[in-house]
Amino acid sequence: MQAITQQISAALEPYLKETFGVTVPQFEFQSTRKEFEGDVTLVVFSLLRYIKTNPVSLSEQLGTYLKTQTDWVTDFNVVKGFLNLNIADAYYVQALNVITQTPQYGHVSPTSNSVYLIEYSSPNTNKPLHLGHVRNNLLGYAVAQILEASGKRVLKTQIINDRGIHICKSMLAWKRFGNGETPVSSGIKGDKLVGNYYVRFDQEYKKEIEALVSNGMDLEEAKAKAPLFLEAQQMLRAWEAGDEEVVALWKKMNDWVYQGFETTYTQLGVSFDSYYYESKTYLLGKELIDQGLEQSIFYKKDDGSVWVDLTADGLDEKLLLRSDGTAVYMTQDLGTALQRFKDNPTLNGMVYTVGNEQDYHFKVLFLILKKLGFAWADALYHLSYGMVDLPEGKMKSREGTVVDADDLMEEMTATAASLSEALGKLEGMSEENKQLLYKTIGLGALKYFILKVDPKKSILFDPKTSVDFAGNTGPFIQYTYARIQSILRAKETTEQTHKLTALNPKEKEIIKQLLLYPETIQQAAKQYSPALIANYTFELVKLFNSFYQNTPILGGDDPAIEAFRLSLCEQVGKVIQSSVGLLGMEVPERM
RNA sequence: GGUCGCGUAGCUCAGCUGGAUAGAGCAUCUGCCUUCUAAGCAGACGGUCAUAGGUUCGAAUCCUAUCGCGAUCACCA
Repeated sequence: MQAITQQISAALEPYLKETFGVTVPQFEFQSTRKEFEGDVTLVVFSLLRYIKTNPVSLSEQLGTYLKTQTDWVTDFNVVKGFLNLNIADAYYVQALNVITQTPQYGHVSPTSNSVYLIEYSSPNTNKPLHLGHVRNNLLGYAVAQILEASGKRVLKTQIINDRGIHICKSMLAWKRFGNGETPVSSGIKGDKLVGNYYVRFDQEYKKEIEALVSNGMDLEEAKAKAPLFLEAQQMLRAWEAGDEEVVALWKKMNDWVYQGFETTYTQLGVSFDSYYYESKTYLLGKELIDQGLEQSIFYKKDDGSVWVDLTADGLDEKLLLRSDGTAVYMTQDLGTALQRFKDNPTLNGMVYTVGNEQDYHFKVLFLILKKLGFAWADALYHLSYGMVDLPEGKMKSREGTVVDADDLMEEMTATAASLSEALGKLEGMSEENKQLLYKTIGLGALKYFILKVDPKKSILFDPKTSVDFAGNTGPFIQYTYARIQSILRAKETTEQTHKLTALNPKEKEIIKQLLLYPETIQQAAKQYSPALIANYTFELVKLFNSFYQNTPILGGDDPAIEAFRLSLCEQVGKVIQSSVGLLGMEVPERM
């Protein structure tokens, strides 16, 4: 069954050709605004480019043609250059029949072998995950789901910043002050434990600086000459040189962190198909630097540091290798990109889910890869998203305002629990299932809260007012789903095909919204925007709730109508489950 | 200062490649639980779409300038 707009286009094309001798490449449609009568509106203004005539009379003419020549246009009215068309109710009944019989409605199965790689999360191994990572993870995971639903093959991956001076800092602090403390001995989650030592380093380092400054040393000099800092640098060099003891400690502490992260990822409901580590790709990056030097794309300064000059492209000069030969951020990112294309020969595109503070970095990265002559450089995309800010501004670890990911999820679950208990609708549910439900609701609220806003915009998160559970929220959607399931438990749908010829306005609105689902997925994929899915779902749920509250579904006089409404409920439930699933949310049978 | 992004209701946000009288949620105020779950429904109130120009049948949307906010311009990642 074709979309109604396609059917109208198909009917108008030959008519315009015959009558005016023109071929119109594209008709412009919109759904009729609710203050006017009609279902679909053809914007006739846009045809004036091809047909020089009066828009009103042209609209009349087209409307008359459609009404007399087709079964499904039952009436029309013209307002200025807008042709409002009434579509037969039977069309929508038939549309619902088709949806009912379509498995995985809205989803497209992949048609080629091309693969999209989506990178997200990309944590440092010296700190636990926080609210910023939560947005990153939810976005990356949702975009992966959406691309997959739109017909692409998708692999989820991450890059782990497992090397560098910052790691050495926590290692050093642990060695110095840790007394052999481990996650097991302390009962502290691995990433938290290592994070504690990173903080400890900072505290001790500061003490040293203060001591030096009070002895008359200049602040900048003190920063560079504090013994702890020198020792951390020494440790980095030892690491790059492969010092056994340093490497062993590095492995041990990183493993603690990975286990901690894994717990958080599981709670969040995100997953990965592969992992990349900077410690394994930075050498390949160095090779690329050599290659670029040979080709004179890069140049070496007297001190031995390697640079690329991008001023001709409106950017700056960029450092690619330090004077002591060690790698920087860009070095390893170059290597990582190449490694991924080596590992996945059919890779068709790569998406980097990274905050907008790194817009410049990715511009430079993509440009360098292009200069190095990699054809795939054009297939790279930086999915740039806004920061999550607190009312007082940025999260700052020093001021203790960082919102920890684990704590946040726990709080959301606790809020869901207390709200649920206050409402008292869970009689007879086992304690275990209640806990699962609270988690579903709490995380649903959090995920929807974050994903409903356009990725490129920054999000304001107020820990005091926190996340709502009413209105345009995850729980609102979940609640609607639970209501639908409750009806379906009372009476199962039996009929697959319905032959009604008259619908009430709400039923029609709902079917129209259901019909938009496939193109919404395509749009969301094209724009890498889970927010479009969230908005779509909210719209659907609002329409359904209005219908639910104003129309009896069960127990009417006419069994054909009851059967139809049950089908409608079932399909709305399925689309809710599917769309919200693209956002990584689950949906409860009752709540 | 250069570059990039953002400015829509008291607050948080929608508004697709330009289309009709700019929409939701929250908050405030009215109604609605003897009928399928009130985390809901029905309604009211609330706007100089930052400002000024321009493009055209038509601009919140495109262009230019200005103002405001943010990010970035490290031998950090």
